[in-house]
Amino acid sequence: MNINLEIQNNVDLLEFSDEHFIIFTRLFFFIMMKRTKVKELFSSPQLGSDVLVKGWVRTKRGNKNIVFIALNDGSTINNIQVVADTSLFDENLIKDITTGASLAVTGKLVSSQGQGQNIEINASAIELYGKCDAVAYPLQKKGHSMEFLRENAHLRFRTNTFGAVFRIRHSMAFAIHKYFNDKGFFYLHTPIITGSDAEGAGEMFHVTAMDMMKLPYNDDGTVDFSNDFFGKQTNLTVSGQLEGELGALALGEIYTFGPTFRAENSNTPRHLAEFWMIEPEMAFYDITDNMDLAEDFVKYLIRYAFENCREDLEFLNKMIDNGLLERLKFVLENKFVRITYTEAIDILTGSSKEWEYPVKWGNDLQAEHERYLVEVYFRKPVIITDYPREIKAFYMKQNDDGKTVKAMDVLFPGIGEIIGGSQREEIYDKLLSRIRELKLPDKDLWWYLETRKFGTAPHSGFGLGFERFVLFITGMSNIRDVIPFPRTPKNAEF
RNA sequence: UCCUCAGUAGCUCAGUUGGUUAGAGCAACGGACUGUUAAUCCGUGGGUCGCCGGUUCGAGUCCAGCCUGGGGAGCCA
Repeated sequence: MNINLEIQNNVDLLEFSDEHFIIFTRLFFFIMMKRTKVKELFSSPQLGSDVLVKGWVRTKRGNKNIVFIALNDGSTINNIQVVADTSLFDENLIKDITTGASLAVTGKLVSSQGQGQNIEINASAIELYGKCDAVAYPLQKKGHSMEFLRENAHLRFRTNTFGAVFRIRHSMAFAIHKYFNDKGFFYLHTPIITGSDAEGAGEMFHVTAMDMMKLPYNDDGTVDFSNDFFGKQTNLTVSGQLEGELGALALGEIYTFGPTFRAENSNTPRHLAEFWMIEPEMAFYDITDNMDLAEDFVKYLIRYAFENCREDLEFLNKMIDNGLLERLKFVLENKFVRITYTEAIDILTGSSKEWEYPVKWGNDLQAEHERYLVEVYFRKPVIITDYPREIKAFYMKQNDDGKTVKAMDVLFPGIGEIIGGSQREEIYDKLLSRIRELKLPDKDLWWYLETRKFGTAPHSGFGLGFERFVLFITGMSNIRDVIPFPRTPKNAEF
């Protein structure tokens, strides 16, 4: 208030013209005002007050006398409409306000005269931060294909769809930490560079500091890693599970949430070479506790999205996938079906459907089988347990029947396997014999085996592919569109 | 990696049994319009037909190879 009076006095003293006063006032606003985020404008609008907003132009419409600018600052999917009386602004400034340009706008927040929005800003000052050449700028004020936007991944954040997707992605990451923290789990950082190649979860990327043009070789023709950075062959992790188990068998309940790398030549809308995975691991949990946790966890995340990402979800439901909200609600409200692998085989052999891959006890379930169970037979998420030991990993707890293991796969409509987990084999002799049976290098797994030697305990865990979950929660159909910069075979752009 | 479809203007696509100067909508640009909602109306410019060979008098169109992308499958999260 004092400042205002002083300024008024100065103006009187210097006999500023009206024009000077207007310029001065504009400068004053830019210097003194605090920026308001668009999200806040909509959530608690102070009608009649002067506000300062900053953002990027989505569209500009209008005529000689008045222009309407839809401004978005990323805080929400909603744009704030800026109304500018052209007589108040330089003609070149108005001309430079094009789709993609970055602006700071001050003006009065008022209720809108037009249809389509409740509030708008009557601009009194506009500062252009960054022009955007309309000819060169790839994004237009029209729909673009996902393929085109993927090639422009550096700019696609500026679209409604990708804004919504990445806001939701953030919320889900945050909710995951919140869920586990509230339950007393500890976030454990398992290594990204690993010296163990026994994880058996797929092809690995090698990590080396050696000069690839001058590799040292052993007499037998293999590469000599003894002088490499770690003194041995190292890779990027394909899973944090084994290390996670070590943490769980002391801290009780832990989870990992980190990047995971698979050098598989997988070219599908569900695979990435670099993705993020959540792997909880719990001491004293049996397979049933494990299933209960997985179901509760997923439902918590859906509920969190409904409560915190409503507008983005509604946008995606309208523009990307009309069945999204209904499907999320359906998964939230229905108990997941729990059947054993053997029961699943009985259902599949009992159906009259013709299978491309034969259904036979002992064979792994194919995509067509899983889809039938989830999308046709039960029409809800299905958890399948007790798979034949031959088709599952060495660390899974062996059942007394000698044929099956306490594995669990959670199958979702449209996505397929979203969670894979198991109760872990905690009996030293059984684990070791299985490792030897599969001819895995038990020498490299000495640390894993020691947890079974010293105070072993029943425990369980599972892995959730973060991007697969984001796929499910956003209704997007290609996994490359739910991670900012996808890494896939033949693509590491940006 | 396998099967399959596609690649033509900035974007989305059309382009006939191989034929003369390759089209449309949108976008952009110029103009009109006193409150627009992917504004509207009139006009203008814009092309290495993915790349490299081959067949042919003649190839966007046919053939071979390669590259890139979509969908499906496998592997998996």
